[in-house]
Amino acid sequence: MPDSLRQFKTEIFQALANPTRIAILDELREGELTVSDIVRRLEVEQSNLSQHLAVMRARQIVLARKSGSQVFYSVRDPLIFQILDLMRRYFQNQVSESIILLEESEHRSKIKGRRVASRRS
Amino acid sequence: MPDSLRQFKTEIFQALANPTRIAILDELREGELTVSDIVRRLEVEQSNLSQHLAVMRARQIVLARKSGSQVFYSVRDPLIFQILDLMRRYFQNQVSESIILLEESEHRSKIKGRRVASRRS
DNA sequence: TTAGCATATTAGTATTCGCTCATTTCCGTA
DNA sequence: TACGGAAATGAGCGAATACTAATATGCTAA
Repeated sequence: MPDSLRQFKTEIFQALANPTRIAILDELREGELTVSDIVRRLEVEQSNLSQHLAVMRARQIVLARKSGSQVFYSVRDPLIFQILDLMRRYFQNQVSESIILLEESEHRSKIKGRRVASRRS
Repeated sequence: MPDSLRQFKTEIFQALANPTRIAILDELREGELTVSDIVRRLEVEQSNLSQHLAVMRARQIVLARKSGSQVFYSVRDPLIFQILDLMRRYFQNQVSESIILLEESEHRSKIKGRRVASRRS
């Protein structure tokens, strides 16, 4: 595994490691939007949004198309959405595993409870 | 898309956004390893490695199993590797797209070169 | 019980990040 | 040309990160 690949992965993960940026990408799932569209939808400060977009532009995650005084943004490669979706699956796995662990420990404490009860009688 | 999911994604991406941590996960693809195994393979400072492992332990990306005076680490959910692999595909996409763009621009500059040449003649 | 590995934790520091506020640049139009 | 809206950029600041060096904890074996 070459070092350049790890460096690349690091930079993309880093660009994705922010809730606002993830929200931006989610908004762009259906297609391109202008900056002010996104401002309206996310209720975030314009300059803040612009900085987040700059981060993703720098990593080429997002493309900017200028039209008049507006700029339309879109994601360059929909594979990004697959990554986000995989992360959702990962989340679901963790949640269901946690539930299983929880149920198991509840089960054990019920058994323990019965043991204590019978000991008392 | 609930906020908690975005928060979760952010935290995992953040944990993955470091070349040493990606290297650690790559080492763990074949199965569990002790801390000193990883130190040897990655040639990284032991305390530094321990901190990286702590980061991934905190996010439950990695599990620690204690055996005597050693600690074996393993990845909790192999879905992590799928995410890493998707990122590799993403990298390859970008690279090949860049090559295409490069070839196109070379093509154009050859045409331009011919135009200039013909203009000069 | 002590010596010596294996691992974790802490302190200190330089760097990066994310935000707000202010300003700038660029474009369309009166 | 001047004005107003859209977007980008820059300064400043507190919080988080990554690293090194030093120290602590915990286990094993003499």
